[in-house]
Amino acid sequence: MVQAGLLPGCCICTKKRTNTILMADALLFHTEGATATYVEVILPLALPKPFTYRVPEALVQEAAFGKRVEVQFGKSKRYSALIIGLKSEAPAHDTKPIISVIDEAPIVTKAQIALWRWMADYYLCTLGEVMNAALPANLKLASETVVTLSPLFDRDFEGLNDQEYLIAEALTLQQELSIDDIRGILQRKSVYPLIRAMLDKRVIYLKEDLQEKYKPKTIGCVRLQEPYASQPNTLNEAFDKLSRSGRQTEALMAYLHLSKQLDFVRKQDVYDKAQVDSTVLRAMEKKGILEIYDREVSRLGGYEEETVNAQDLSAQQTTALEGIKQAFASEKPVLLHGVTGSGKTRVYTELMQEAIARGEQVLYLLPEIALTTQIISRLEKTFGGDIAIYHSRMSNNERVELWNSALNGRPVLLGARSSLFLPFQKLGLIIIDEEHDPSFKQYDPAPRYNARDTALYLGHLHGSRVLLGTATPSLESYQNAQKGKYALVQMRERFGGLKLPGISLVDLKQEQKERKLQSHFSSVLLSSLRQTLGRGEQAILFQNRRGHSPVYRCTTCGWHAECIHCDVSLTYHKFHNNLRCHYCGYQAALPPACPACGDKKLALQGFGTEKIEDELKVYLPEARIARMDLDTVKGKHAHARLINDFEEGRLDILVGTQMVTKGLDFEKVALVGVLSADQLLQYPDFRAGERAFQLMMQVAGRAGRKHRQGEVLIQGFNTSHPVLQEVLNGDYAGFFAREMMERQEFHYPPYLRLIRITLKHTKPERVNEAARLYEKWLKKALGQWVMGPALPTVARVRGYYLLDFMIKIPHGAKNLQKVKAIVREATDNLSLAQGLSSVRVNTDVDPY
DNA sequence: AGCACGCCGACT
DNA sequence: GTCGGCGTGCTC
Repeated sequence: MVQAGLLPGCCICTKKRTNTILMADALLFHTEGATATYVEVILPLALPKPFTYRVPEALVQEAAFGKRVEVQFGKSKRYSALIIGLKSEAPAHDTKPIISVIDEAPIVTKAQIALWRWMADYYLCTLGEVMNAALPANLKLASETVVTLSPLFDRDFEGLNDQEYLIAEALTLQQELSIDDIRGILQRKSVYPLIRAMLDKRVIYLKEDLQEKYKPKTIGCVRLQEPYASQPNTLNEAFDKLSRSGRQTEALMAYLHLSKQLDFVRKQDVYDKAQVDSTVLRAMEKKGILEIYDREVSRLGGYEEETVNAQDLSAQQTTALEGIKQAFASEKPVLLHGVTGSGKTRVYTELMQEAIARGEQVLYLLPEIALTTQIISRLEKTFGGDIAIYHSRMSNNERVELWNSALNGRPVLLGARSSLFLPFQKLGLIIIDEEHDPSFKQYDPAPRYNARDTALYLGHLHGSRVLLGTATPSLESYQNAQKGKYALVQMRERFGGLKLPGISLVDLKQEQKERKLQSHFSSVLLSSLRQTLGRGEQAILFQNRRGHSPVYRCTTCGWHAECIHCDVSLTYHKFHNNLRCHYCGYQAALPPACPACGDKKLALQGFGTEKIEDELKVYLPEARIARMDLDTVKGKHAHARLINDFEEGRLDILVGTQMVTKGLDFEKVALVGVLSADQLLQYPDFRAGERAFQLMMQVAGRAGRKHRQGEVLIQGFNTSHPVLQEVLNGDYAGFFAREMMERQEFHYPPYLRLIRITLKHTKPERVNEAARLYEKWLKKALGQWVMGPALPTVARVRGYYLLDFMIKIPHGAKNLQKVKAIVREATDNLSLAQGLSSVRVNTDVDPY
C-alpha cells in the first residue's frame, strides 16, 4: 500500500518537496552517466505523448523498464505510471521526480509495449488509451482526494456559511468524504471553490490516497508449532498436553491425518473432520501446539482437475492438421475453413498440446458470448490446470491474478479480444476462433482495434504460429488466403459423417396470400415445430432483435415514440411494460394517447424476441419456451443456467438473438428457424450481406449435430435475395465471388481500406461548422478519397449530434501513412480552432 | 482525462 | 454586485 499525506495547494508542503528534490539533484551530479536518471512513462490517461520524470538517487536501482512508479501529475493528483523507457540526458523542460517504485518486478514485457505502440499508431489513438484497455483495472492507480476535518479545527461552526456547515457537520459524523460525496451532499457540480475556502479557514484537510487495489485472497489455515512441526517424535507430548480435552485430541488427530494428504490444512477442513469450532483451535494455539495463519491462495482455481484424453483424430482432422503444420513451417498464418460440426476444436487442441510440449504459451481468442459455453468446459477438461480463462465476468482481483499467471508462463490463455493484452513470455501459437465475428472489433472507447488483426501483429512480434478458424470466413481473410498471404486449409465434412442440415426457405408473401401466416409464424414453421416437439426433440428460433416491438406508433397521425437523447425509435418491452432506448438505456412509460394528435389509436409495430416468445406460447401452449437475449442473461449465472436447462431437456424451444448462434452445441436440436431474413439483409451497411450470410450459416449449424440430419427454416418476404440462395446451398464460394464483385464495384473493403471519422457535439451548429472546416482540410490533401460529411444512420446518440466522414484509401502502405498524418493534423487543427475545441473527434480505422 | 483560469449571463 | 456556466490551455 502506498499512502502519503500531501496537501495539494499548500505551499509549505510543496516547498519541502522541492528542497528534497534539489538535494537529490546535487547528488546526481556525482554519479553522472552511471545509470538512467530519467524515465519515460505512460500515464493511464488519454494523453498524446509519454512523459519524462526524474529518478531520485535512492530509486535509481529499482527503476526499470516495465515497472510502475508513483508520480505526481498536475498540481496534486498522483497516478501509477508505467516505465517504458530509460534515459540519461535531461529533457529540455522541467521534470518532477518519481515518488516511489511500486513493483518489485516488471509487470509488462518489451513485446507488449511494442504492441501498444503499434496499436496507438495503427488505430490513431494514444498510448494511454491503449494502456487503459490493456492493464487490468487494479493495476492502474489514480489518487483520490479525501477530505477530513483539520486537526486545527476547533469545532467552532461560527463563521461558516450554510454549505460549509453542511460539510463540516457531515465530517464530524463520517470522518472522511470524497469529492463525489461532497458533490452529493451539496447537490451541485462545482465544489472546488468551496473546498478552497474551507481549506483557507483551516476547517478541513485534504490528502491524496493512492492505494494498491489488488488484494491477494487468503484463507485461514493451521499448522503445527515447533518443535512438533520439525520433530514428529515429539508429538506424543502434544497429545499428552491435550489429554484432558477429547475435542482437542480429535482436532489434532484430524489435523495430522489431513496434513498427510494436503500441502496445507485449512481451518475449515479441521472443523469439518473433527466436528470442532474455532474455540478449540484457538485453545490449542494458546497451548503452543497449533498455529493459525492466513495463507495467500489463488482465485483462479475451480477448473476441472480431471483431464480427459482427447478423442482420436478423424481422417479429415489428420489431413487438416498436416496441412496446417506444413503452412506453419513456411511461417504463414493459416485460415482453417471448416463447416460447423467438422471438429475444428479437436484440431486446435492437438496444435495446442504440441505447443505446450515445446514449452510455449498459447493464446486462444474467441468472441465474448461464446465464452460461457461448452467450448470452455471442453478445453478445461483437456488442459486442466494448464488453462486460464480471461472473461468479462471476472472480478478485478481475478484479472490481476490471471495477468500474473500469464507472466509466470501459464501455458494456455483463453479469452475474448482483450486477452491479447496479457503479458506473454513465449507465445508460440495464437488461435483466433470464429475469425469472422464482428465482436472482435472494439467500437467504443478507443482503442478501436480489431483483435483479429492485432493478434496477427502480436504473432509477428513473438514469431508465433497464427491460426484463424471459422465456418464462414470474413471476406478479408478469405481474400488473404486467395492471394497467398495466408495458407488455406479446408474441412468440408461434418465430424462422424453427419450430414449438413437441410435448409429451406419459406416465402412469407406466399403464406400471406394463402392466408396461412399466423402472426410471424408460417404454417410450415409451426408444423415443423410441432413435429419436432412431438419427437421429443428441441428447436432454436433466431430473431435478431430484442424486446417486444421496436416501434410504438400512432395510427392516426404517424407519430412514433422516440428517445429524447438519441435519434432512434423506442422499443416496447413487455416484461417491464415500458419503452426503452437500445442506444442509451433511456426508459419511458407508454403514453396512453398520442402526444401529437391526442388520438388513442396507438399500435405496436415490428417484433423482437420477447414478442416471439409470447406468441409462441399461444400457438404451442404445451411447449416449454425460454428466451435468450441481453435482457435474460444479465444475472451472473443466468446465461449458464439457460444453456444448462436447454441442454438437459428442461426446455423445448429457445428463442434468441445472435447469442444463440455462437458456440452452442446441443445434441437434441433438430430444428432451427430464422424468423425474418429480411431484417438481417436490410441493414444500411455494406457488410449487411456478409453478416447475414454468416449469422444464418452459424445458426443453421446448430441443427442436428449428433444423431440425425437437422432442419433449418428461413422465413422471409424477399426470398429471391442472392444471399438466401447461397445460404440455401451452403455455397460459400458463390457468396464470396458475388460479394467481392459488389465490393469492388462500390469501392469497399477488402479492395480498399476505410477510416471513419465521427465528429460529435451537443450543439448541431458546432458539429456542422467543425465538419465544414474538417472537410476542407481533408479534401485539400486527399481529394476524392474523402466521403462526407454525412449524417450517420443514427444521427444523435446520448445527446450528441454526429457527422461522419469516410476515407476510402487505395492499398499501399504509403497511402495509409499519408492519410493518417493528414487525419492527425486535421484533428489537431480542429482542437485549436476558435470555439470548436470541444467538438470530439472519433477515429475508427478499419471500421466494422 | 482532470483541473485551473478567465470570461460572460442571471440571480440573492 | 457574486455565483456558476462554459471555453481554453496545460500537465513531465
